[in-house]
Amino acid sequence: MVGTRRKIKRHTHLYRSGDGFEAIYAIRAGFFKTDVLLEDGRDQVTGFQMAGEILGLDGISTEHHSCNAVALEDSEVCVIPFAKLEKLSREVTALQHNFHKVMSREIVRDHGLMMLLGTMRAEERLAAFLLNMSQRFVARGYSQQEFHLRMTREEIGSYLGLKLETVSRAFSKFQDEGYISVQQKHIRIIDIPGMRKLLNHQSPE
Amino acid sequence: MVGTRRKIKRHTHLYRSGDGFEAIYAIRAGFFKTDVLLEDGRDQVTGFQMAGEILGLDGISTEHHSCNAVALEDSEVCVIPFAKLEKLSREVTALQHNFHKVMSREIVRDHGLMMLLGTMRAEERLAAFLLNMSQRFVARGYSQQEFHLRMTREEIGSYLGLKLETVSRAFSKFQDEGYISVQQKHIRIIDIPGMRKLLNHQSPE
DNA sequence: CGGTTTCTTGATTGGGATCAATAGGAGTGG
DNA sequence: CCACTCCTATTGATCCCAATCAAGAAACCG
Repeated sequence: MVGTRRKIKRHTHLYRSGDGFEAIYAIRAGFFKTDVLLEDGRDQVTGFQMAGEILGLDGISTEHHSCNAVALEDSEVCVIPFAKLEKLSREVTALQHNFHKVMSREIVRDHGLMMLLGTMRAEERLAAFLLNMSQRFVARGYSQQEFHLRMTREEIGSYLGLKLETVSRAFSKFQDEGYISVQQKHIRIIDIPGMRKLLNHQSPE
Repeated sequence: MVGTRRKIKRHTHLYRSGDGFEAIYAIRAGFFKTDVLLEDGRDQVTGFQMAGEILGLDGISTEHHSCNAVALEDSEVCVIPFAKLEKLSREVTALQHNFHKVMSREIVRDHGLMMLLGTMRAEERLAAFLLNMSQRFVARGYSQQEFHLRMTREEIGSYLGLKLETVSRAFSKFQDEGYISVQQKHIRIIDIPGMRKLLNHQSPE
């Protein structure tokens, strides 16, 4: 099920909003963000994707992509022509089922993010973000406590519905309180259980 | 492609978070909301669904539903066993393609909501919500300007990441400014182009 | 290096949350 | 049909968290 490979340099687009849709992409190596743009110039990062994850599912519905996918570091993807995927998944039940799960997982993930954006305060959002990154890194065989963020404070803020200053302050506060140690984009989570507690903290009502 | 029918009374669940997943549901008549619940009691409405729309896609990924679906009025759904859908869509290309589009549309919709939750202020959110409802009603042959909301202010607020008081105030303000007329859940949009402008209004930066 | 982007930190502001009180409907039972 | 209750909605007053404005510092990069 491997299509052709394609290398994407840092800060270049894999696809842009409006581009015709022909394929989805499996990330082989690297790191991406997806974002949507409003007419008035406001934009929002809708996700960060790393090796093993799928990009481009947004394009199926209208045959055109509805967001931009940008590499945050030099990356490589596997191009999976969608027509071919549909054909194969008619023949291979397991592939079909797996593809449906991938799409569904994306929907569930988005619901989680909506929850975050709709109900959490700034520090909870950052804690949830860091724990999520940690979890995804560990699933790829990297350290659970220590990792390098590929995105800027502004991109994190856009993703979490916060301004970059707020993100920066929350980082500093977590460091002061001994939850993490921050050095620019290098993060070390010192107290994972403590961070988890930040999330469940009973909010008013 | 019609499965069995099922009637759902107002304020009862079609499915609950954690329920095993076997089928998706096409709404034949009525109105639903879906919501997710956090351990600490906070919850968020993730969507409102009306006739012709699909419920249950969240369950595919883990074989368990990850949100609750509740009828906001007496409703009727068509139960589509998922195994049967997958089997049929292996045989009927058009069905397969259509199903993929439905899932993708859900992803794109969620991105739009993330945008709303992440970047818009209270009145923009409500304007976007009303225009979206209007658009969906008109697509079903109802009036574009006049409709009955099935959900409470609190449910609207939860969906939009606002408190019910804020929703109520925004309704009042829109009425004062002549954009809409509100009488409880009965809404009449007087100035649709004006409402649209509220969305594109240049925000700072 | 020099220039630019990114990050941090402080001071102030403002939008929506919270607290609170009242009013309006809808549903229920007498 | 009306009285009662409960749920829902409106409106006002105050508060607080994050946005905004502003100034440096640090890191990255050609």
